Amino acid sequence: MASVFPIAELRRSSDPLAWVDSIIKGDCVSALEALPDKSVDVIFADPPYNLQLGGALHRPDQSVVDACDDEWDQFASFEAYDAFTRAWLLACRRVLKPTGTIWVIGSYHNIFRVGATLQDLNFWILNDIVWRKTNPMPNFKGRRFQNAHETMIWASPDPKAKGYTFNYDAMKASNDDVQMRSDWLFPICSGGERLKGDDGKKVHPTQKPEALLARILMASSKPGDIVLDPFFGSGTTGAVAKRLGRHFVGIEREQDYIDAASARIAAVEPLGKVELTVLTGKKAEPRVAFNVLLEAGLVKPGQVLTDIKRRHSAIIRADGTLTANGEGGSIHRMGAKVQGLDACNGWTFWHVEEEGALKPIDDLRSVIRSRMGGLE
Amino acid sequence: MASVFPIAELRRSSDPLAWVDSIIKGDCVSALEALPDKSVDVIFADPPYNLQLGGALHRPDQSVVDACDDEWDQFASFEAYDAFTRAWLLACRRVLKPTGTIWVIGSYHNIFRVGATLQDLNFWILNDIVWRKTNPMPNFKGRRFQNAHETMIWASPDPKAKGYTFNYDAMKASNDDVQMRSDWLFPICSGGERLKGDDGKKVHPTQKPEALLARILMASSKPGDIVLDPFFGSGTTGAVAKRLGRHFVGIEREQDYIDAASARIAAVEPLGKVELTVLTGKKAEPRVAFNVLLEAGLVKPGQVLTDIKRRHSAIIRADGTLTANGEGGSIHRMGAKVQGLDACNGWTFWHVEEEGALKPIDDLRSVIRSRMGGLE
DNA sequence: GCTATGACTGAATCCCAGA
DNA sequence: GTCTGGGATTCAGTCATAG
Repeated sequence: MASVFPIAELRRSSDPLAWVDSIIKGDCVSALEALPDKSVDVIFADPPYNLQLGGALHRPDQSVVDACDDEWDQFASFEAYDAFTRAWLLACRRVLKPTGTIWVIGSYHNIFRVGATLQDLNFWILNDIVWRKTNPMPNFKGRRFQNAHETMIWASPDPKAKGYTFNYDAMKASNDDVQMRSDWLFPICSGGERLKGDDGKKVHPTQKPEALLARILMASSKPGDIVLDPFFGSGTTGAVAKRLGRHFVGIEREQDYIDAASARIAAVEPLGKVELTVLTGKKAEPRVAFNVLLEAGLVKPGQVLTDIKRRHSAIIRADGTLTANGEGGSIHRMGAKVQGLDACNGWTFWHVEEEGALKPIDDLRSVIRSRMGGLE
Repeated sequence: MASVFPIAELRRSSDPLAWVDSIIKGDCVSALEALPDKSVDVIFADPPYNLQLGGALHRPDQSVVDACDDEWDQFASFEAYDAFTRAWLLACRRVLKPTGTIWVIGSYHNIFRVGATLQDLNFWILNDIVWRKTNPMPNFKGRRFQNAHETMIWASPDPKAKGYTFNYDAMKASNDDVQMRSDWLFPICSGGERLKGDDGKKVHPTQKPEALLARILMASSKPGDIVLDPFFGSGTTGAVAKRLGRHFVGIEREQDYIDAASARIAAVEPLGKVELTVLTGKKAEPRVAFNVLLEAGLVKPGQVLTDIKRRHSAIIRADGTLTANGEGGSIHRMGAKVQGLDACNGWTFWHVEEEGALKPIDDLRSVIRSRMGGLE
């Protein structure tokens, strides 16, 4: 079972990390205020949508649609909703690390207000992501397009924030080697995944699919990160975080939801270390400078480098720089210079000849890296 | 040629309908104020996005992206942008018939502010529609998801407005007899459709595809309706309206855009009654990436994949990549790697064991495709 | 005439470690 | 905090030219 703390009890706790992997019971903003500054890596928030339903909705067969008409989804006005949004986003900003990011999901009823408030609070939007539903509810009256998607906003806490996690290479590799787009296709949460009470009724009206959270956490967090969900509900965020080797903390007011989420998370088995390893690209590889190749004897002073078409050439100097046309500089500077460009990746531009074939000097780096055997 | 009126000349005109099928030259709000109350049926607005771009962006080949850095897209602050948005939306509301509707297109840079302002002004949002681009620009630095869509908001001028046009049956009939969804797939405007100047350069930085406007007008207007575009630009709205037998009125400040739009519209031949059927978007082969199998639970992290002869094996990781012999990569890269080849089709190479028999993971894709019901 | 290759392009808020 | 410089990074499509 995940630990559950009323806010007051959490405040009294002597353990400064008591809240990790637990559910805090209470009001969202008050609970956030009990957490330390800059302590969480990722926030996923599924706030009330402020659905403005004008009475019951009937299907063509006159059955009534089980709409989300819970008390917590009712706001007196846009102003009240904006004030609420501002308050919880401000509280989230404080607990978010400078390198962290926040996700908020919503529909057209509320997402525009959330997005504008994020911008007003100086969050920096990285993407808006569209969750396309494979099986959305039809529009029964035939007066609108079928509302077949929801929108998520992914943002960093500051326009200048740079170090946020985005597992670009893993996303691309798992997507048939093309970069992941901003439109995602998933089924809604139904069937065995949907939590049901003893009465067979759904426990929570807006339970999100685990696949959606899995993509979010795989994209924007690392194993061991702390993931906060200020509107925990049925605990999808916690269940997925635990399975993926992330820590979680949830905030929820309703005891029924807390009970369901707590039991759900307890049943989750975390994946192992091998399965959780995230694919990284060149950026994560240890740096190998050009002079290391020289010192290892993989290239030699006086040797000629050319581009793949043999249109440009340069000579290696003993100090690890190149020279061409009477000028000298690093492999990158000289690659740029001979092409008349501002910048150039010398590792992929310059080639050496081996057995009649040209191969990029970048290949020589991997020789060095394998010799290092993971050491630096 | 479409008639072109400076605002002052329009005001002096004795013909109360002089503005129909014409372009009004001048500031958006001033021009709107020269039009009669409740006189247009549909508004399509493509306002400045307020992109807030930093320095130049280079492609990996070092070429520079031709950014939209025009003066008309620059705003001093969100407050300035909001004031601008409020002003033109208020002016639009006055000229819109009570049975009319408005469409506004934008990206995450501005659409949240537009949507919130629409709600503040008591417009009633009917749908938000996602334009999924078949061929969006990539994210060159690998720091975000590829920004592959734009968002449109469709709204009526009042929560109680009831008589708006929505050609539900035509939309459904043109969509394989299922309801038209809120996510639409179209290519960006390029090739022969893109207006070019004598210098071969694009006339307008943000010309929208005619197919998008055709879908909008076929869905939400009737032949003979008047369609207003307060940010006329290259005149896509006018060209499509004329072709579809609707009247148009455009507002534009820049003479270059007016000249191009005017000539463009003059060349349009209206369709006959019979041809006025709804145009459908692009239907593509559903592309199912490996992560979709994972997210759907058809394969699991930790599961072992082998080739058909069980000579090679690899383990599935949670990020949708494979690992073997301490290395990782996509199903294709790892298929190639274990065989010592340059390339490999991972879909046919890797197999899962089911009831003692091996079956290629490609077979699992058909399960997904049937679940997706033709969605891509 | 047909195919292959390469150049070019699109509403883009696009790096980061170390000095 | 700023500045320097190593070096990492792209998809779908059109069009012109070469073979």
